[in-house]
Amino acid sequence: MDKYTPADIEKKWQQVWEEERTFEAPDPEEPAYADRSGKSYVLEMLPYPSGTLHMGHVKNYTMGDVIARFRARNGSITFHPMGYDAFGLNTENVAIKTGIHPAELTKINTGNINRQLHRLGVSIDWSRELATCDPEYYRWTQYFFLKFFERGLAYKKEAPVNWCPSCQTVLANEQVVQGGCERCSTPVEQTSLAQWFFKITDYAERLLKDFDQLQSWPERVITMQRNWIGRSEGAEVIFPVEELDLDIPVFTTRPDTLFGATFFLLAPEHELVGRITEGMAEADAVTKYANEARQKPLIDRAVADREKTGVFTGRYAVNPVNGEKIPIWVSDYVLMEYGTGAIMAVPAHDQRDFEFARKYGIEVRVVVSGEEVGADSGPGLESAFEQEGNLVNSGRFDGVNNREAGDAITAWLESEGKGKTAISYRLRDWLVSRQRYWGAPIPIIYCDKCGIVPVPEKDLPVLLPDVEDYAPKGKSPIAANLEFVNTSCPQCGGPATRETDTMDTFVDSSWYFLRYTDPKNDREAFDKELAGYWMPVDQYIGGVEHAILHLMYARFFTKVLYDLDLVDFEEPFNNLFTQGMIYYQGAKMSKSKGNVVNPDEHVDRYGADTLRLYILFMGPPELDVEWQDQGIEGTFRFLGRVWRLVNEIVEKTAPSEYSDFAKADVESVKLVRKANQTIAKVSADVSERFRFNTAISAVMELVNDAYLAKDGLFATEAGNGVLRFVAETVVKLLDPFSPHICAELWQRLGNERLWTEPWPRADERFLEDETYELVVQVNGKLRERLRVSRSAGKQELLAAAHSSEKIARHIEGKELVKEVVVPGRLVNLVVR
RNA sequence: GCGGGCGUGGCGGAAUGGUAGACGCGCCAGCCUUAGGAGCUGGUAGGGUUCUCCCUGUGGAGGUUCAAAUCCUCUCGCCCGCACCA
Repeated sequence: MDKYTPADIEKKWQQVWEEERTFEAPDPEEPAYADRSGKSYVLEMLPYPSGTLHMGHVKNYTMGDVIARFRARNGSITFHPMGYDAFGLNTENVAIKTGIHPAELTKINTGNINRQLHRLGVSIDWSRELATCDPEYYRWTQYFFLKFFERGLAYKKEAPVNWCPSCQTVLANEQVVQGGCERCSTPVEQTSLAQWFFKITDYAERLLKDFDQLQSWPERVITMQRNWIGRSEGAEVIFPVEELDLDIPVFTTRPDTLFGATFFLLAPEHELVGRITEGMAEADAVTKYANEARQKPLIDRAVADREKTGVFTGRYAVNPVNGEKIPIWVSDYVLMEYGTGAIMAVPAHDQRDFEFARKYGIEVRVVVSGEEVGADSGPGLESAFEQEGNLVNSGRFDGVNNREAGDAITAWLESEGKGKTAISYRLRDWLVSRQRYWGAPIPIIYCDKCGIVPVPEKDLPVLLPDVEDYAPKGKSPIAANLEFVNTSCPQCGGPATRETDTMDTFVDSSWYFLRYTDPKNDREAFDKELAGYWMPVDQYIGGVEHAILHLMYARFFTKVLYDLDLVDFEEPFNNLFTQGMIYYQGAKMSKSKGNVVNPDEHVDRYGADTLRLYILFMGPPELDVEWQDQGIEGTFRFLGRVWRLVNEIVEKTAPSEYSDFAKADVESVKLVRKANQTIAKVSADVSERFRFNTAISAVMELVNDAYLAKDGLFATEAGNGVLRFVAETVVKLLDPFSPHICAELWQRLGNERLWTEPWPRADERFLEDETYELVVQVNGKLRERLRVSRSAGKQELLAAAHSSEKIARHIEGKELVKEVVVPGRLVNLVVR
């Protein structure tokens, strides 16, 4: 018997797959295309090509591959494409450091990843490979930008934005993590700039509502998105400013507490701050405070337990419910980006307002009473009372439960024209412009006469020009390329300049899954029918770190395309699986910590089949797990065991027609039963639960049993047939996990192409033994195990239990209170 | 602070109301041997033991149930997300 040499075997079969184009999905002309009911779109999040793949990628793509191969073997027309999220800052930063052009770097890196994925034997349809930095791709990214612009969903506005001083670019809200840049953790600064936004807030309601359409998404991802969108119901209430012809609306979720408003707050950035303080003695102090607040880094400002500060404007607002004058202050705990940038402050019932009022000696007036909190307890209150109760100090609403009072007060305000019900979202519009080089240029032209003019569709793509120096400088490096910048206006023909910002790379990855369905199309982004055939994605797999960013943007994009009648579905990903991370030596793998486990080294040493198998055997795929160097050895040993077992069977038995296992000897039937049970277990674990680790352990059990039984079975004709059957079963079941060794062993067993073989089905007759081990308990404690017939009824089981000597010992001299019988499992005798 | 998740042998984990610790790693023992970084077989939660059983055991404390790792309440620890969102 030859030794198991993964390197040779894996190369051999990868070549076969490539030559035979085994994994290419059918085109419409092909007969296989017709059966749409069986299509399955399996997709893993596309890699960002920075260097080479790491273990997390290996896990991701192996999982996807197992699902894709499993579904293909189960009759699905499987669609399993791959591409590269190839624009982006990482590449650009490396380019700046090394002097190699980003395009060149991208080519090297995507080449590496392509090679690695081939080496891992992932069943990808390579004919659909794409890179988002390819002009034939980003041309359509730009096209969508124009479509968004036409609909008013892409707009430019001067706004406070997050600026990363290290990356020298603005960031979307979603890319600010704990006050720092998502990429480099540098504290983000607040600045005001004219930037391009996508109006994702218009879709807030649909993004929430359409969670219903999803088949299977992790609950926590939905929760994270729901929290991010942050829908709040409440009221918008108009507060007139005394002595000025000025109304300022506020948003509140607590209209029930309106009578308790004792002051009024504006965000420092609020546009009316200037007008309100104009000519007032307090003007200078307010301006100074507002300027300081504006310049504070986000990370300093967004800390909840910071002491509240503020400054009085000298003006008063009029509370519309009782005509009371309340002082207007400016404070930086009021955020311009949320609600209206102004709030009514109710210190008795809001902890933040409470702290502010106590610090500045403002009245605290109770309007919701509860235990120990009465109408007059405001001055003595130690913290805000935020629970339920009945209204007090609230005019004609006194005595009403505060939950009902909110609606009543809002209705009353509405009838008076002083307010209305309102819904507010935490979600902000998506800032998509970036002042960096390596991205898709925003297809916009500025003309002195015509203003903002979109580039005509026929002029797409707007090619990213070459520049000498793409180091960040606060504006896009392509602004230095005058040949690019200077152009003529498509409308009037006069001199004009191009937009020089590029698009956030999350725009690129918001529609790539559609391009796969029609990757070569040069007339449109994709054919609607082709997209409708393959989409939505049946199983999407990726890291949970994209729970909000990519997954929300892609959902938004799909909804806009639906409204543009470019697709006929509203959700791109029916089922989502988020995988856990792989740790090593107790920490996340990272280059800086020097604890990176390199996939290539392990493929060199053990082969792709072993690496794939181990990575799935480590634990449930959704959990974080720790890489163990010795663990992979065990998996390699197991494949070696499979190799020797199957080869020995090939050598010692002939392919036989023997199939009447029911008539075989006892040992043979036992193994046949085990094999069928394994088929059932693996099928269920892979298809229903994605529990690859338990599926693999089931095959290990079968192999262990086969080792124990084989020497006996080689001696009989029935045994020979059984061993052949077991060998074929093991190879078939292991195929999605370790496809190369299985393809090879399948061939050695005298067959041809394993991947066209249907997935095995368990034979019902062999799933259950005729006898089983009955557990007998006394008072819930295990006391005896008895071999009983599967057909035994409750009475027989009880009789068997009672006839046991051990049981007799335990119930002797005691009163039998209850007998619980669960056929197929146990008997529990309760005694006193 | 709010929301979510997780706590099981020396380790990764299995068991989702019914035999706790499948499978694998590690360790121990035996066999085999053209002596290997091999292979095969057995053992391996803790304690006691007449070697067959007994007791204890799934972070901790209570509860529901004939029966709880699993369901409920409280509590401790760790991890993740959000964090002045009115």
